Amino acid sequence: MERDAISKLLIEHGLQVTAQRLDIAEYVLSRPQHVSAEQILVAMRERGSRVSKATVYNTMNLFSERGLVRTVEVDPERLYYDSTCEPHHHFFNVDTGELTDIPSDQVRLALDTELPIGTEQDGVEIVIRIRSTVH
Amino acid sequence: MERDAISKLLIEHGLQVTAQRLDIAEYVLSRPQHVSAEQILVAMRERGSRVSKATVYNTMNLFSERGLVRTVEVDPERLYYDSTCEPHHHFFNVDTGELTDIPSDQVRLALDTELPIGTEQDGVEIVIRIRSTVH
DNA sequence: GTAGTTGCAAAGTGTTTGCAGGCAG
DNA sequence: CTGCCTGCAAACACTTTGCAACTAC
Repeated sequence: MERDAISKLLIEHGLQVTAQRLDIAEYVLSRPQHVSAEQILVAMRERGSRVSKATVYNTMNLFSERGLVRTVEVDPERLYYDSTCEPHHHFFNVDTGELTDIPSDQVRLALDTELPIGTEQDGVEIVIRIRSTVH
Repeated sequence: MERDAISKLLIEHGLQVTAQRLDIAEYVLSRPQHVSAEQILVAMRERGSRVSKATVYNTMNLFSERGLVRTVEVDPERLYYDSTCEPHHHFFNVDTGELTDIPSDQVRLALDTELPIGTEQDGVEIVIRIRSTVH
């Protein structure tokens, strides 16, 4: 995705365009992936963008509030940001910490029970824990 | 559950019996529930057991390693310990942080894809996010 | 010019660890 | 008596926040 397209995307989501946001968005949204704040920070340094840790967190919080990314909570150590916003699910490799997408059309889920009284559904998250087979 | 039964349970799981472990187990395993370390600590104080925070964490880590409880990761703020070990799923109320069990026989899940190569399944966790309907 | 953004360091949480003293077997 | 357990405080890792300088518009 080119920088112009990203600028447009940011504006469409009600965000002001800044160098840091462009850099972070360009990296995070470049492909379907799951990244932690630390990974973003390292990537920014590698490409020579000077971005602080606080800005990474603030920016990613904004991005997820505005629906540019999702957050995934599987690893108690850290929060992952998922560049795919469409509903989908995950394989989580407990050995490597690696997350893999499962498109939602490859999953069929039937629930034989009602939601708790006074609540409405907000989303479904299926995590299939896997581990690497030993050789 | 009586203290004797709990002692037996601890021993069966290869754990030494101590006053703290009995107290914590008695509280946590008393009914199906989802508790945080902080909640356990508060409960211990209320019942007059003197248990330190470190012991709560160490004990719950042991309990989950030995299969007496499970851990649930939905809330990025804290880890929940689930006294139900049988496979099951959860409603998670994003407004209140409340977790509710969904027995696994009330859920049917079909997956139209293979596990990633070189991996084997380790467990499935379905979290249905709900929020309280506004009145 | 004004409001919103950034960087830094400090503060905040939840959790883990090191170590001296204490308890179980 | 020996090894495991406990409590305390310090250490840790991730994330948030306060504030002054800066940038977008």
